[in-house]
Amino acid sequence: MMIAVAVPDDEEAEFTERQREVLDVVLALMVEEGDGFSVARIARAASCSKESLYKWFGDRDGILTATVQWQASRVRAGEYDRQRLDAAQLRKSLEGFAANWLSVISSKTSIALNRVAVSHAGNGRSRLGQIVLANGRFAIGERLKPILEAGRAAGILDFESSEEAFRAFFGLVGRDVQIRFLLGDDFLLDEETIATDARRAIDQFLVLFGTGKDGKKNAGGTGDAPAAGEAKISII
Amino acid sequence: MMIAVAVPDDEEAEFTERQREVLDVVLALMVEEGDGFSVARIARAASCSKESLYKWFGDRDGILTATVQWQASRVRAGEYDRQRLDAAQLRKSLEGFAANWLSVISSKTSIALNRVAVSHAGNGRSRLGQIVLANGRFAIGERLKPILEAGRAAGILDFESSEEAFRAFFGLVGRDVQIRFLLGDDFLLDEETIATDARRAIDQFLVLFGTGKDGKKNAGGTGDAPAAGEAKISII
DNA sequence: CATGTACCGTACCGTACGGTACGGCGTCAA
DNA sequence: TTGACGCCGTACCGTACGGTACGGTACATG
Repeated sequence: MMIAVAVPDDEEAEFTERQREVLDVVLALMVEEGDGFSVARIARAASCSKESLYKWFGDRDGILTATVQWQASRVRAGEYDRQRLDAAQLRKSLEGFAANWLSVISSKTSIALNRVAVSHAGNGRSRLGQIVLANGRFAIGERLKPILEAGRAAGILDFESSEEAFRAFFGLVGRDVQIRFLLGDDFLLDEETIATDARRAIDQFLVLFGTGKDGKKNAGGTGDAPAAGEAKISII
Repeated sequence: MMIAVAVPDDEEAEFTERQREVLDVVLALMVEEGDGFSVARIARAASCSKESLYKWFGDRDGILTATVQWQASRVRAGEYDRQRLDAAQLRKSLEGFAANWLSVISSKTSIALNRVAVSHAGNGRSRLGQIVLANGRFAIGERLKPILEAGRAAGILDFESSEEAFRAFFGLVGRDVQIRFLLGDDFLLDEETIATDARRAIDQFLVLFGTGKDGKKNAGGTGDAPAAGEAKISII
């Protein structure tokens, strides 16, 4: 299957207002009950008829797929603004990116969507796995790489392949967080823990990929909390 | 739920020979078809009666739980032999550990079990998530930490918390591999890629946590392939 | 041989679910 | 006013599945 490059998965089915309302209800159901609800349950919760659901989305998998696409398309705003690069700014961007991503993957919404997508990836039904992959893992890769490359161009970072640098970033930031949440280990990961985890991850990342030519290398204690106004990366 | 410490999940239900045969068939079904097979399908595939299945395992969830436990108990052998510590030996152990774990999480069996466990963790049914967590993530943690601590005691490694050091190891080795496989991205990860990935991960790990007092720090090109005879870590 | 045990194969039951059909209601345009 | 349209609510249908029951067989034990 091997997802190639594409991020947006350009099939952008537009939904009507009513349909979006319904999809939000489905999303809430997925968060609360996983994948185990019936179409009748959706209709009841959303106060709509099963007939409408089938007319709009085809079948049950179509409902779930539309829900995931709707959620994925939701936060496609917030482009990263390419500011003038100095090491402190880069560090701040990376920390904001890391903290944001950590808060996303620990959110109930992301966990629920990933769970459904993973279970659907098992048996062949539906493309949910690919959709989540494209809008999660690969989307944030495509968003982070330009930042990394800008850092390299400015002489602050050093790496051969931005893909490999990104994967190291992914590992250092995410560690065991996502798999633990997916498997139901609901350990505490509050705002503060996320901030310190993000800082530690970026410290480590800069040790591995920083040139040390600009900015306090491996200092780590001074900066304030990761920028709150950073671009939302991905909701999945 | 926050799994505390325990690894073996000591409820070790012993299974008869016939039951183990059946559980292997269930495992094969899970690998091939995910979670979407009926109990009748198991009975047909295993040439046993549904009545026996229900007598042995209670209900369908009991069958799946027994399957996961059986697989988990399978490779609990292979203890790490505490050899005399020098840096080259430690590096070799870590590389072997990493390569072994990568080959496990990219195996069809592990992917299938984790998928089922993740989907069951969504709705509350069954303890599959916790079982997989205990025998996967936490089991390898408990196996690796003594090695890391031995390395620290020998002055080769430096870290405050072995838990944190292990989580960094986990991230550097696993990166995006597990989530990509779980979501159905069947990219190539052959023996050779695993070996080089393991070496790169350990190089990075040693940059972050090595003291550099012993052994070629950050050299990376010389060692041969990771020891093949290393202990099997975990099958999940 | 008689009895018990463990199991297989199959038939059976109740239910829950995916998907369809239909009647009714509000809205809007001619 | 009339008709078309979109939608809700509900009733309906077929099926597939979880779980149980039962008859039949092999085997072991006395």
